Amino acid sequence: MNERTHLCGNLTESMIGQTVQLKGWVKKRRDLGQVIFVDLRDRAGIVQVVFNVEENPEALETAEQIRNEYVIEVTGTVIKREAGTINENLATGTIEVTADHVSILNRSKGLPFMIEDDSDASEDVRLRHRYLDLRRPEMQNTMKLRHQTTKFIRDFLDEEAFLEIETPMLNKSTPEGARDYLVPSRVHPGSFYALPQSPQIFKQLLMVSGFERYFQIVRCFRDEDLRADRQPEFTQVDIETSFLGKEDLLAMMESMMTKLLKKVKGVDVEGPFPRMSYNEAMERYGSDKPDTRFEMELVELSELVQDSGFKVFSSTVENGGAVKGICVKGIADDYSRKDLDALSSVVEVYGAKGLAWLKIESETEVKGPIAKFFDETKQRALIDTFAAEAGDVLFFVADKRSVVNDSLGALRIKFAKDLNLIDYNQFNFLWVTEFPLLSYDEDADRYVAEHHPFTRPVKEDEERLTSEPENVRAEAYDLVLNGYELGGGSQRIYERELQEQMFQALGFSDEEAKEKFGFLLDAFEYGTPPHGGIALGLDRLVMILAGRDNLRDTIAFPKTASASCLMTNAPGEVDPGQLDELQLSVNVREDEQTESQASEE
RNA sequence: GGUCCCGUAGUGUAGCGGUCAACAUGCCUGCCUGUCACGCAGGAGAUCGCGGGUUCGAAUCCCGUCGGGACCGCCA
Repeated sequence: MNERTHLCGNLTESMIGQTVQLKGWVKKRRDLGQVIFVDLRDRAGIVQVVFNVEENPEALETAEQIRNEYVIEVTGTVIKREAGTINENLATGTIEVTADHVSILNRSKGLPFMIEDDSDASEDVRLRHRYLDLRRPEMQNTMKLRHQTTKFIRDFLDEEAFLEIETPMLNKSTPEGARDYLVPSRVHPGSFYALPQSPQIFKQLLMVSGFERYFQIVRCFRDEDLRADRQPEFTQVDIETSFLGKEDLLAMMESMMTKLLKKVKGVDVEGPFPRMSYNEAMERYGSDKPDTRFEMELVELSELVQDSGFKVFSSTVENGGAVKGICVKGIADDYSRKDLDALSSVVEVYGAKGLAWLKIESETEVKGPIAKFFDETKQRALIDTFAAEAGDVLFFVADKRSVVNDSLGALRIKFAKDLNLIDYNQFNFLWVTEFPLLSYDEDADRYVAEHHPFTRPVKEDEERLTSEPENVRAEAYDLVLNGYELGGGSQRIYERELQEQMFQALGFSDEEAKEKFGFLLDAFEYGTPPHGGIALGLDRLVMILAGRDNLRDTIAFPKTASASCLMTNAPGEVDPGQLDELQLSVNVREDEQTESQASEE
């Protein structure tokens, strides 16, 4: 018998008495001399294999050579464990397999870290040996969750009559948006392809082609600096539809997410998802992707404090800035004056000049360094405005409105984490709408698209496209989940004239627009249907579903914060012959040269 | 581009100016018939990321550099 008959993790009491053959990795060997226990692991789980001198001395002899992560093949009998030897921590803990025969299929060197869920190896060690890291059940489960998620999405969209259509990875670089990853062309020396930041234009052209419902689970590339939730290459669930209004599209996405949550997490999420305008999100939560799993909203105080005796506040309001605050419940006794002052570093990151605070003493009285600037009426007004109670602490930032919102939004999240206010079993979806279409870019000295240049302006704002571009709202929507931007989409421009106006608003000359997007403008002249879509970040979705706070854990082979791969050492220098073939020469700036590069010359 | 944190046996940490760099775990050897974080005894294993400086003396202090991480800018 040479075929594997069962998976370790699938063995149950109903198989007691059966002869089975297992193949897998040795998680752990416990050698007691005349009896050896081996925890055998395969993709389904772990079962204990027993080698006993009385049962089979030959197998015991082989088992003595076994070490961690050896790959072995065991033939044996499933038996019930005796009372007192049951392991409740193991799914198969009521049974075990007595080995009749064992062979070592392959050996393993000593490992850089233990293959177990509570591995204490640092992340760079794990990434260096990612193939081992991925052996850990935790990682296997995450990959499984990722598979289940993509499978569910494919099935759902298939049922809704979507077609998955692939689009090119080798594209033309277009202006706007993130920096492109470039690929040099050998056939066209000096010319470059760009890897897609998203299949945006292609999916719109597929609408022109009449597919009506397209999706793709597709890799996208952006050459920008990374974050815990940002990788240089990431996967989007890219969706585009024709003739489907915004409301129908959002409802369809809600249905997809609700059913997904039920399917992979067994969680019931109520629909329809709440909606919030971009402005409201910024004002109430200080973020365009608010985490609504906890309260602690920002409170507008500009009016209340403008005639207070506190110059910092009143002059900020006079100069067109804003004063807002948050109320943190019940921390007055746990935070010393020093602790509270130290929190200013949290807001300073966002450009705030300081963080003021007041402790609530009673229903009518506040205490703190700036309390003296507020008379009794003002103190009471402050307490009322926040609905504060004794023991709470109020925090204030006075600055430019965007700085106030950003910094208090960050402080809000810090407190939620520090004070454990977040219910991690909750999945709070939220649509953020009415984004500005354009924003002014000081560096470029022109308007840039907030979403992308193909986003439709809100109908009633269209006329303002030339007169007051910054006040045009976009027909765009972001799907937010637990404080992460899961994805975003919009209704698109499908008329040549409007698209041309948009390019003008972005400061493109007619020639530029034709040169860069002529094919799209041309396509719009051949009966382009009204269309719109959305793109969801699959990695982030899986990250949230898996309860992680870092995208790397949801990607089999991720990159580090500096966009390199610690396992393959990508990116790397290439053979001079390759460069020569591409007719390229490298010209690394002196100050950018690493020591190794310098010493090789 | 900027700010901050980290870098010491395979792994995770301690040591923060003065013998032979410590502890846990893993590894190796031996013993052990019911372990499951097995136990017991013994052993091997570290140019303290790299370079320079300060000092009688540096893992420790300073500067630089490389690598990892978090955040701001950037990026939807």
